[in-house]
Formats: sequence, structure tokens, C-alpha cells
Amino acid sequence: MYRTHTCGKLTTTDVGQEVTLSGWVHRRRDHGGLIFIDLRDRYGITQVVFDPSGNKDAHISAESIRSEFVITIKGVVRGRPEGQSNKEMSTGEIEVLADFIEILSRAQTPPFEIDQDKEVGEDVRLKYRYLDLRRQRMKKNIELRHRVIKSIRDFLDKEEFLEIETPILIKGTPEGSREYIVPSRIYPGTFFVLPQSPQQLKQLLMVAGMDKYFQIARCFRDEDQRGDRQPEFTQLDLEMSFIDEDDIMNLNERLLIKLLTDNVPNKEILKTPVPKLTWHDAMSKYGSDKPDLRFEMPLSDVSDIVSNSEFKVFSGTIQHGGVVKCLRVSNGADMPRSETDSYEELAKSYGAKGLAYLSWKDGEVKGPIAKFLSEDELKRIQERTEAVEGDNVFFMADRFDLACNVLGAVRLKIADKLGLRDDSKLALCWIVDFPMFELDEETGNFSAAHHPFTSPKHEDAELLTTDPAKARSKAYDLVMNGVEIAGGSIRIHDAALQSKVFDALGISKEDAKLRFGHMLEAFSYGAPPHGGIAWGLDRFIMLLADEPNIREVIAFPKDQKAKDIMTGAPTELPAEQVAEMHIKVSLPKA
RNA sequence: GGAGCGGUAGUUCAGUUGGUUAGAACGCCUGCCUGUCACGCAGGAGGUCGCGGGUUCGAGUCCCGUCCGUUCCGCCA
Repeated sequence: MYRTHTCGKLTTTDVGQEVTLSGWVHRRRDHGGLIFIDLRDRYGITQVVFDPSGNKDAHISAESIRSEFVITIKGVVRGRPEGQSNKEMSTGEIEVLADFIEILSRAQTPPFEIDQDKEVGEDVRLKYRYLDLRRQRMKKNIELRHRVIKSIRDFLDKEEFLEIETPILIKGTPEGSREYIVPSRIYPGTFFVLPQSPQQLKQLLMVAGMDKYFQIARCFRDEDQRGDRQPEFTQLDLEMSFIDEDDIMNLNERLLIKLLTDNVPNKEILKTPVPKLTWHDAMSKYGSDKPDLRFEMPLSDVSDIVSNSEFKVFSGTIQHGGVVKCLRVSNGADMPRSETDSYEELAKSYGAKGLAYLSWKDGEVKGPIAKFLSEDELKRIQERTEAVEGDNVFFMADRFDLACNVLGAVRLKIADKLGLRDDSKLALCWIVDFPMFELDEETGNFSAAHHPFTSPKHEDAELLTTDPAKARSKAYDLVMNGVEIAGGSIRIHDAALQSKVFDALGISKEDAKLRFGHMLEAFSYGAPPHGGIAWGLDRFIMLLADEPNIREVIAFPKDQKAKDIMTGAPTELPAEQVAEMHIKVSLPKA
């Protein structure tokens, strides 16, 4: 028998018992005479003592062991001597006096220290992920992940949802993000793709009458990596029939609050019920469709004030349909030049031409653009932005979305600098009334902002033909601390409305049939009104764990270049194996 | 695809205006040590300063190229 107890189990009530423990050697403290070993497993750490006046062989063996050896020990639990207990450990009141040790497995010196959470380069951690996972930080995150997913299943089960698996090998759609493709051996020249999400399948489940569906679903996107993006990631995918937006939002809000109160009870939820912001208000006021509401620092709009200004950068932008947005920074007037420069650099990385500013200091208005603005304009700008002596105001003149985005990014960077993004607080919000379509700057074509099955708002149905750019959809995003944690929509279940949307997107009838024929056909057999949502579970857990990226909450993530540096995947395959798939590889000449 | 930052011991980092033999902490090895818990003490090993080229009497340090890592932009319905 390898163990009678785990290493986190024993307490003073077990004193006197003969026990067997197995685990990894966390630390060894050899006093020449006494040897202390901290024995670690998933459940905790127990101190084991080897006394030379006891079993000599065991003591000699204990001298030879090293960190991360896997051992079994037998011994008697005893209370620690007076004044020698360790309050930091759950097992700190007791220890096991060992009279037997067996080395189950020896270990090389690991490439980094397992017994402390010291920062180690991520490339090394990922190469030896199985060692990294032994460390406290990763163990905690993986346990949290389990508990969150367990809570989700329990909650949705009570709500009568069915968890249904959908296939991983599916039909490709040239819509949305780039897909991972899988060649078919049986049908030469054809391909499956891996799902970017189970979107179409869950809608088909609604047609099938499966009413309330969810899945902890693996999704795949062949796009460039980010801190909150991986080639494969996990969604909580959910769909319901005979519901409207409020039903979905209410259910998910209850789920969210339960997950937060169960798993991170120490964090303060700032506002419930979760406030709703329209997409336009969020963009206009916070410069983002996923605003961080842990702090205010709102943007303002001075377009009306400067529309006829002598300052052509402002008035010209407005004449071309743009806007002039402002961000006031309290007590920002003394910001060093290097800091304002860094914000301008940030603005430029978003495609801005520049970032102007004014400051109110010593009773004057200062700044490079002050001399281009009239007394009256300056006065009204000050009123609009509520700037007072000592404040600084940044200006962005550009297209609405770009101007907002840039100041939104500056807003976050300043908040970081001021320490306003406090991880102990949770600021939640719903973003609603998304635009139906996004205009592609280059081609001038519309594309679906969400996906082509998203329903427009009732009152905006007419706009699909008259002014698609103004049409809003029944889509909603759930945002926490500036991170989009879930997004979904009410879908179209009406054939006539669906073809109107295809028209607006410039998708011909033939094209629609080719790409979405199976969906349209399914909908022709009686489709219930339905809608759903998908959570980015990795992101959500990342926020609960106070981690800076989702790789920290995924057991075996890919690296920044979408590679698995532990196994080396992706790798070349034997030529025969490739040929069997009817694939010819042509590499660019080195 | 583009931009910023970085690459020095197993790990995390320092390394001055270019100037002796490239350092620290932790880890590792050896010895001593019977109440430690980040044990302690003494000693020791460990380096292609990412790679290639250039400038120079002399390059970890300056220049050019390249590779790798990382963050951001594009991209991500």
C-alpha cells in the first residue's frame, strides 16, 4: 500500500497512528542527526522526521534523497515538541516519525525550483509544464478551473439544461476567423475544419427541440496569439429556445453571480443587478466595447464646440464625418513630457495621427494646440470636460470608433499607472445594442459584426434595406473588469428576415445556399425562436485567479507562436502519411 | 504583416564613459551540524555573454545582419 493518508490530511487527532504517506520531496533539511523532509502531494505538505536513534537504514536512505524524489514513508504521527509547530501549514501541529522509507523514483535536479513560485521564463515553464504544474500557482489555478466548471454543470443541470457534445470535425465556412483544417483521407482533396465554436450545431439542436443546451466546448482558431487568445480554448456554450434577450441575460447573470460568490468570495462585486450599457454609450463614454468600470474617468465629446474652429485638424475632421473626443486627467497638468509622449506613441500604434492635449495650470491654458483655439472654445471645452486648475485633457480627432478606441486605450494606461484597476473589485456590465454590421474600410463592404444569424432589433428591421450601418442587433456581451467574458445573441428563425440580412451582407442566394444551405433547410422545418451565449471560460477563470493571461489557467497551453514547445508540435510527418492524405507539401525555398 | 522591449551560470538578474581573471542571489556538489520548517556554517563546481560579421590596441558593452523570447497594433464573424 502506497498511502493511508494524503499529505494534507493529518492533524493532532491522528497522533499515535501508524501511517503510510507517498509523495514528492518538497524540501529536505539535514541536520546531521535529525533529517526533516517536507513531503508533498496534491493535497498538501507533511513534515517527516528521520531520527538516527531510530531505524538506522531509514536514516541513511533519507540522507541520500534529493528534491523531487518520489518516496513512500511509514511511521507514527506525533505532535511536534512545544514551540515547534508551524502555523503556516495545515499539518503544522504534527509530524511523522519515519521508520521506513522507499525511494519509488529518483529525480534529476529540476530546471527551476518547484518549492517556490519565483518568476521563471515562460518558455522554460512550458517546456517542462509537468514540473510547472507541480508548483503552487498552477496547482491553485487548475483546482479553481475544476471548481468553476463543476459549479457551471451543477447550476445548469438544476435549470434543466442538457449537456450535449457536438462534433470536432465539421464543415468549413469562409466566414469569421481562420479555421484549422483537417484533410480527408477517404475523399481526396476535401477537408474538415475544427470548430471556431459550435455555433451552427447548437442552433440545429434548437431546431431539434433540445430546448436548453450547454457544452463545455473546445474551440479552435488559427489566428495570431495574444495574452487572452490561444489556438484552442474553452467556451461555455449555451443555447435556449422560446426566450428573448432578457431571459438569456437573467439566467447568465444568476450563473455569473453564483460562480463569483462561490469561488472568489473575497472579491467585491461593485454593482448588481449588472448594469446594461448600449454599445454606443460604452464606446462614447469609455472608449471601448468592453469597458473597465472599476473606475470612471469618462471621455467627453467636444465635436459641437470645435466644428467651426480655426483649428483645421478639429473642424476638418468633423466636416469629414469624424468627431473630437476628450479625456480629462485629474491633476494631470504636471505630467512630464516623457509621459505624454508615451501616450502619443500608444495612440499612434492604434493608427492615430497624433494626440493633442491642453493643460490648465497657473490660471492659464497651456499646451501645443492652445494657441489655435479661441477663448470661447477653450472656455466651453473646459466646461464640457469639467477640467479644473491642475488638470490635463487629451484630444483625439478622428472617425468615431478610432477616436474612442485610442482614448479608451489611453484611459486604461493612465488607470494602470494610477493603480485604479484593483483586482479585489469586480465591475460587471452588459453591453447591448451592438451594430448589426461592420464596414470594411478597404472594400467598403459590410460584414456581420457578430455572425450572419444574429437577429436585428425589431425596430431596426427596416434599416437593413435603407441604412444598414445604423441597424442594431439583438446581441449582448458580458464584460468584467474590461474583459469580454461572454457574448451572444438572439438568432434569426424567420426565413424572410434571414434573406434580408444576407442581402445586406452582399451574400447571394446561391452563395447562401452553398455556405449555409444545411442551416436554411433546417430552419424550413419549424425553428423555434432561440438565442444563446458563449463564455470565454479561460478568460473568466484568468480573472478569478488574478492571472495576466489565459495560459496560466490552461494545463498545457500553446506558446505565443501557437507551438507546443513541450512536444515540439506541430511537426513534419512521414512522407507516406502525408501522401495518404492526398496532400502535397511545397515549402518556400530557404 | 508591423512596432516596442529583451536575450549574460540550471533559475532570476547586475555588469559604469569600451579597459585586469564577467559578478550576486537562489539552486547544485562536498564536509560539519539532533528541532528545523526559505535550517545554519565552511568550502567548491558551474559561462560559446543567442548566433554571424564589422569598428577598435582592446567588445558582454558600439555598429550592421540574423535567430529566439515577450508585449502591443493588424487579425480574432
